[in-house]
Amino acid sequence: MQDTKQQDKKEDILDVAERLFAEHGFEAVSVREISKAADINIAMVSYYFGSKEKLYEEVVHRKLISSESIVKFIEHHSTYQEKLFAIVDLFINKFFERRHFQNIIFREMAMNQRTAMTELITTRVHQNFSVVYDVIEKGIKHKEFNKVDVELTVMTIIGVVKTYTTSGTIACKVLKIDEVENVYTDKFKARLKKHLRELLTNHLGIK
Amino acid sequence: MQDTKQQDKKEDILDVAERLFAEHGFEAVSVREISKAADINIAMVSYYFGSKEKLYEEVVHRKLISSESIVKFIEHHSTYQEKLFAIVDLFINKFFERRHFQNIIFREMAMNQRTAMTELITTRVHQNFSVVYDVIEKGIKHKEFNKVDVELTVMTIIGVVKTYTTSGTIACKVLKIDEVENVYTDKFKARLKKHLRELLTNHLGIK
DNA sequence: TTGACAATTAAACAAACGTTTAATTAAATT
DNA sequence: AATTTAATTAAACGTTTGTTTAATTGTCAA
Repeated sequence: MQDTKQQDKKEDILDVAERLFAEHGFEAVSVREISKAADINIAMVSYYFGSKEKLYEEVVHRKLISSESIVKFIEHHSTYQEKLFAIVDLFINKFFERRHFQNIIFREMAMNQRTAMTELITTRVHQNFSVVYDVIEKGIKHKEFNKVDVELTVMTIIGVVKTYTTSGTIACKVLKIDEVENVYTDKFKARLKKHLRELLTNHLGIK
Repeated sequence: MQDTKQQDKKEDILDVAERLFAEHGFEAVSVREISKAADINIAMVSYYFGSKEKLYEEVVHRKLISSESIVKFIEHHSTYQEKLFAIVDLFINKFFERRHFQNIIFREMAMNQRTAMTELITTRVHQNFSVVYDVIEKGIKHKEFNKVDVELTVMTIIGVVKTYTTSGTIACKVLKIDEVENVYTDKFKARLKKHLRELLTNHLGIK
């Protein structure tokens, strides 16, 4: 019982820290802010995680692990078109659901510094890229898709979803939505999925 | 003479600050770092700009102003397809040339806070969006383009270019390039342009 | 050459930072 | 119930932060 309670408290801190780091960046958020938002004493951050840096690492690691289910997710589908659409849907769902986290990931990748963490992140993101890459490439080989620039097509898919989810305020203005949080409702999720399906259908020449 | 020399020095500081802010974020960069990189005394930042905050504002403002040439740039072209392709080329050129700056802009938009500056930035970016939006919408009305989700198509264009230019390290891995700076050579600029032209040609049903 | 003003400097400033300490409370174990 | 261990706290730690000060150097007109 006490074990789960402590676990919950750690998770609370991680959730709060993730949101704050995503919204303002690592350096912009102070340990005092985190402890205040999580309603804990400031010393508890060091007590639980060792340091602010290690807290950040744990924020990144805990959700980076679970990104390997993509391959399993698509192996049930027979055609490459189905596989591709399944991945697109999965990506959109994940990005909508974990947009705070994705914000951290892409901000980290936008930095021009080679740390152990950026190395890990780029490797992991590249793995996700590769899954999509393989599907499109094989689809082309099996004459299911037209010949395209595969690398940039993958980047297009990620780019749209990423831009949509991480730039909420601009998405708001463009889509004429009044409230920022409404950008992430099912209605717009469906719209984004529809758009990407049509885009890929046209681009890859799917009948 | 002394006037231009001082102007040059101010520009130097702005250039250095822009690069550092883009690479690490506003809060992560100290005034001491900037002054060291620009080879000036630390007090000169306050002397020239008043404060770190105001320096940041000037970094943003000086390049945000010149984003209104898009409309003029495309009015010479007759067809909407030509207009659209011209914009795409312009966007790619601008993003490649000022990728540090664009990094700042999109990082600012990823934040969940309504300041005077984010307001200004989103307004300006939205204006750029609107230009592209109008071209596509009118192209559809004149039966030059197929019917598409215009807002998300615009977001797609920006999204690809943005993802490519602001995530240099991942672009590197995906495109199998060894050196990060090679991502921004003319060769890959041409490749990106070609990809976007084909993508839009297919999506908008251009013959 | 002198005087006035701008540019530049090193040093000091208070405030905020991440982290640690030592004391206290709560929980678990014996 | 007594004792050991874990959780939590307020206060203090030494650094680093952005900014200011007061002194010095450089520049140009009179």
